Amino acid sequence: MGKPFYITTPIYYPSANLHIGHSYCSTAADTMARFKKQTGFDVFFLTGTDEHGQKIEEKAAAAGKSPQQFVDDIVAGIKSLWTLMDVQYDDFIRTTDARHEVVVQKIFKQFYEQGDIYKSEYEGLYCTPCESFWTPSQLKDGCCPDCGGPVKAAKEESYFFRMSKYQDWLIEYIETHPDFIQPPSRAKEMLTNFLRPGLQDLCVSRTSFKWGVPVDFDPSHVVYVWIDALSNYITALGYGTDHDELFKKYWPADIHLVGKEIVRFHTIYWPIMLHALGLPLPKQVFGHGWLTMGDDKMSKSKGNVVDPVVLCERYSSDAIRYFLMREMPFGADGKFSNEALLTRINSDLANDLGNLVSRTVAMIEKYFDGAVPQPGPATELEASLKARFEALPGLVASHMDALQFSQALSEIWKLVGDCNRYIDQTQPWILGKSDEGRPYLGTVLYTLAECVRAVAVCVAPTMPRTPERIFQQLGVTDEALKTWASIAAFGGLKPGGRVCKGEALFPRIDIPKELESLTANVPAAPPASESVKAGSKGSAPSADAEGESPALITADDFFKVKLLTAKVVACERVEKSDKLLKETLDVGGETRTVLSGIAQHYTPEEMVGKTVVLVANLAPRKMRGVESQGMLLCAEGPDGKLKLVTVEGDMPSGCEIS
RNA sequence: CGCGGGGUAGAGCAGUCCGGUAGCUCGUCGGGCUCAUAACCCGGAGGUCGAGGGUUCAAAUCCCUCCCCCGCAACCA
Repeated sequence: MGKPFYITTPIYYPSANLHIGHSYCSTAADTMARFKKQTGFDVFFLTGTDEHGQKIEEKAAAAGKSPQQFVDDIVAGIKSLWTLMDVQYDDFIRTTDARHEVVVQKIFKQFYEQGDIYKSEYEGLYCTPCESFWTPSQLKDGCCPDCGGPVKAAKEESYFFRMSKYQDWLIEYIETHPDFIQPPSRAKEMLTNFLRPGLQDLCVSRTSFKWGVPVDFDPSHVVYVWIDALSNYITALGYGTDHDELFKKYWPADIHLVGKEIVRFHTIYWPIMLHALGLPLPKQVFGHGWLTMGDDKMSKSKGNVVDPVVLCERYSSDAIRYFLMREMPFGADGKFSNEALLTRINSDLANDLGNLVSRTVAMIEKYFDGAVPQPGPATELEASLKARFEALPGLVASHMDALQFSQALSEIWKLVGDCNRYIDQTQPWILGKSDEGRPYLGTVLYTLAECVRAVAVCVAPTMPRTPERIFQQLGVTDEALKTWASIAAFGGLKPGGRVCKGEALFPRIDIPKELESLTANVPAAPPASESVKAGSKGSAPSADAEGESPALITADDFFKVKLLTAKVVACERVEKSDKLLKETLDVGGETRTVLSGIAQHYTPEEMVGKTVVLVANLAPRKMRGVESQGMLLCAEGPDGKLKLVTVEGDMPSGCEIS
C-alpha cells in the first residue's frame, strides 16, 4: 500500500440548500483525492456536516421538525448530490454522530482539566440573528456590524479557551512553516489581522440553546461550534477511542481544503486546539476562492439554473466538474456564468477533445477496418508529439500537487491541441489514397490513438466517467493500459486492438437556445435546490429538479396562497443592504413589516402610498436581523427590471385577491 | 481609513514576487481542409496594461499619490 494521504473538505452547515459553491469545494477535494489514488497513495477523503447550533434549532422549528429530523433530511440531499457529482468520500462525518459527540465531550473535558478552558462570564452586546457578541467598539452605529440589526446587552456564563497562551507559539509556527497556510497571502492576513494584534480568549460553550453536544460535567452548557466542528477531522478517524487505527495511520492531515471565509478558524483556533491536545498540525490548510455570480445571470427567479443538480443532469457531472476545475485558478475567486460554462463545454470538451476522439476512431475504422494499426516510419512530428506525451505526467503532477487544477488541465489540453494540429499537418485522408502512404498513415493513427489514451488517463481525476468511454472507443480493455504508470512512456497501446466508434463524448450545445431555456422564468417553481433538500425523501417531484416547466396545480393549491391588498405607509432602506427595502404596510387595519429585494428598482419615497399585493400567509423570515412578514408581488421584465403588482382603481387595503 | 479582491484587445483571464519584443481562451474577420460533433488547421484586425508622478538605459512589473469597480456569499419570502 502506498503512502497515506488524508484530505478533507469543510463540514457543511445543513441549515439551507447546497449550491454550486459547495460543489466547487467538494469537486476539488475529490479530484485531488482521485489523483492521489491514481498515483499510488493510500488516500482517505473525509467530508461531512456540522449540524449543531441555534440556527439549525430555529430552522427546524420553523419547518415544524425536530432538529435531528431536519438535518437528516438535508443530509440525505447532500449525500445524493455527492453521488450525482461522483464525489467519492471515504467517510461522511456528522457532528450528531455518537462517535463524534463522545469524543468531543472527552476533548472538552481534557481542555478543562489541563487548564486550557476556564469558566467565566461573558458580558457584551448580543445580536440574536448572528449569534454573536460584540464589543462596543465593534458596533456600527450602535448596531451589529454584521447584519446591521439591533443588539442588546447580555450576559452569559461561558467556558473560555485560553487562546492567548498559545499565540506566540503559533506565530512562530506559521513563520517557520511557509507551506502551512496556502495561498501565502492568507498567512499574511492571519498574522497581521489576528495573531499579532493579540488573540482574545475564545468562548467555547453556550447556554442559550440546547442543540449541541452537552458539556458532560456541566449540563447547562453545550459545546459551541469551534471545538465541536473542528474536531471532526480527528473524531472521524477514531481519535480518542479504542479504535484509532485510522487516526494513527492518517493523522496529520495532508490538506484541509477550506473556503477563504473559514481560513481563520482552521489556521488559528484549530492548530491551537491540536497543540493543546499534544497532536501534530495538518500539513496544509488551503483556502480556495469563491465562485461569484458576477452579473445579472442569477436572480431570484432564475436561481434554479445554478443548482448543481440541474446542471449535472443537463450536461453531465463530468462536464460540470471539468468546468469548475478548469475555469478559474484555484485559490482566486472566479465568476460563474451559464455562458462561460456552455462555452467551455463546447470548445474544450466537444470541439477539442470529443471531436479528436471521434475523428481518430473514425479514421482507424475507415482506413484500417477498425484495428489499431502498426506504427510505421516516423518523422520529427511524431518525435515532438512523443516528447509532449512523455512530459505530460510530470507537468500534470506538479500542478496537481500545488492544487492548480486549472493549469494541470491546460497542460493536458495542449496535447489535445497538438493532436488536432498533427492531423492537419499529416493529412491522413491523403495518405489513405495511395499504397505508399499506408505505412506512415499507420504511424499517424497509432500516434493519435496512443495520445488520446494518455489524455484519457490524465483526465480521470477531474472527469471520472469520461476515460472509460474513451477506452471503449479506442478498444482499450487491458486495465494496465488505463493506469498512471502506463503513460510514463509512449507506446503502451497495442496494435491490433478493435476500435469502436460510439456516441459523441460531449455533444455540441446550441448555446443561445440553451441559455434561453436556462434563464426562462419559472416563477411558481421552487428553486431546484429545495428539491435537493427534500431530495431522496421523495417529497419533491423530480420534475422541478430537472428544470422543467412547473407542474400544474389545482385551484385548491392556489387558494392556499392568501393574497391581500396592502398600502405602503412607510418605507426605508435596510442598512448595509443594497437590495432590501423595509416597508411598513397597512393591511386592513393590521400593520405588517415586509422586506423586499427591490431597492434597486424603487426608492423608499416612491413606495409610500402605493397599493400593492401582499402574500399574507407566507412564513415569516428574518433578513438582516429584521423579520419580514410576507412578500410583495412583482413582475420581472426581460431586462431584469422589477415592477410591483398593483390593483386597478382605488381599493382599500386588506382586500382579498383571488 | 471595516475586511478582502480587482482595473491588461469586444468578453474572460495569465503575466506583476525576480523590470528587458504584451500572451492565452472565447468572440470577430479572412483563408485552408474534408478524417471529424458545421467540428479541425493557418493567418489578420483589435491594447496609450485605470490616472498622475517618481526610480531606471529600460516599468504592466519597483516606489508614492489618486480614481474607479466588485464581494462581504447564497441572501433578495
